[in-house]
Amino acid sequence: MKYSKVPEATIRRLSRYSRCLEEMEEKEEKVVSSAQLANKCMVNSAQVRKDLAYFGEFGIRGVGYYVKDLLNDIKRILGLNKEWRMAVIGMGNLGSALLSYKDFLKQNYKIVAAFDIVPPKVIGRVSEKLGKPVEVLHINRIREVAKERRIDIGIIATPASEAQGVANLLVEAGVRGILNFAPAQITTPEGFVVKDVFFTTVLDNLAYLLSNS
Amino acid sequence: MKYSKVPEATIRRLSRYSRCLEEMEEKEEKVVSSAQLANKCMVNSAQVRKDLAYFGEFGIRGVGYYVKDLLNDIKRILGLNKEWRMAVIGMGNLGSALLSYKDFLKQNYKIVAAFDIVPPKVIGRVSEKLGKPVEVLHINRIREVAKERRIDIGIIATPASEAQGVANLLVEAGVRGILNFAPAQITTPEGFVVKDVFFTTVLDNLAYLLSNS
DNA sequence: GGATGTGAAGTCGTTCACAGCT
DNA sequence: AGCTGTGAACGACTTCACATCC
Repeated sequence: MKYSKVPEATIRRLSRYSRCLEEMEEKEEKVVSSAQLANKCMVNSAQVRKDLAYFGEFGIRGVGYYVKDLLNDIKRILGLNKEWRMAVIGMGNLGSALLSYKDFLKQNYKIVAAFDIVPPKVIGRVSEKLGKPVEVLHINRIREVAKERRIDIGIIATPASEAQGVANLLVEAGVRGILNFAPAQITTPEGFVVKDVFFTTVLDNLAYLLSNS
Repeated sequence: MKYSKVPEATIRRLSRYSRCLEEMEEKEEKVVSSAQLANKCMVNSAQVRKDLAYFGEFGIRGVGYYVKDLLNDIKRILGLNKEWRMAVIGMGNLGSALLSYKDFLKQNYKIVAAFDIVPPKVIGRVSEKLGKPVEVLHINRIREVAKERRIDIGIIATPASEAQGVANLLVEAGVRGILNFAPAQITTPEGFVVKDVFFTTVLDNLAYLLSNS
């Protein structure tokens, strides 16, 4: 186990390795070398080994890695051995779509609450394949409900103008993780973590690359 | 004007600067220093100047940058002085939400077509605030329609299993830019550009950071 | 005076190359 | 014999610090 700080890029790659390993596990492949995994994930094989070396030794020299074990180890490293309970705030098109986003279920991500500023009412959205509809609650109940339902992560899907306000409510409610879809810079106190998903930033990147090639 | 290759991070930051400058322009602020802009965007002021230096000289020593001019220059650099015509493929919850995603309109991004594998039918979705509904077409018409409507960018919002197939169709249709929301590794020939938007990778990142703090 | 633009220094991440196990 | 784990070399990006110019 190493104690230098881990590059963010390493964490992103671990996430990718985990997806590849899941595919391999489905195909009942038992063992994989860093070169094979690297090839599948389009990275350098030394990179795979270095990424893993931040967290320990997982391979067998001369052999490679056991697919199943490595997958488990990576999931444990990422913290995916626990269920992550999430709330979506903002029931526009995007927020509603996220409620029924199926890929969340495959990992241990679960949406357990939904909020908006419209007066509380039930919208017949379903957050689990055959599960119960998630009732949309008024935003001023975040604090109460966050405790009650043990929410770990708040997903902000409001207009940009409301994002910081919602973030403040989440902070106040003790929700330490925020996934922000609103195109706005959000700030939080020390100890809270915000990750942004900005479609238009990625599009801008595409536009730049297409314009210069 | 410099000719070294520009870091991708620089492009991402230019996108952020542009958003900040837009806010400043709305507030009728005329001039901004690299320190002020850096502060607002949470980066180092030398970083701002270095990022801009890749593309030329835009400031006035002792003064700063004219907000309006700098915004225009950055938009030109990013290729946002043209309209980008996009198609969404996959009309699940996410694809449908993207059709009416309002932040696309503020920039020069416009969705001009929508595809799915269901038999062609009109779904009453609206892609512009007061605009015409976008008719959902059968996926096998991509090639024909891509030419007709001069599509620059294809947005993949299908299940992971279909992503590569759709990408192949887009490549065949000559659509050089792909924004991929499906959690799957996509490959394309030289000359095409793929950018991924993986929610769960970002969530994994959050999970890691929350687990280790 | 004051902020830009930029060489140089510093920091961080990636890749190489090989010693060390199995 | 083969593949991992890792120190060292390399390369890339960021920050510093100051000469330059308005």
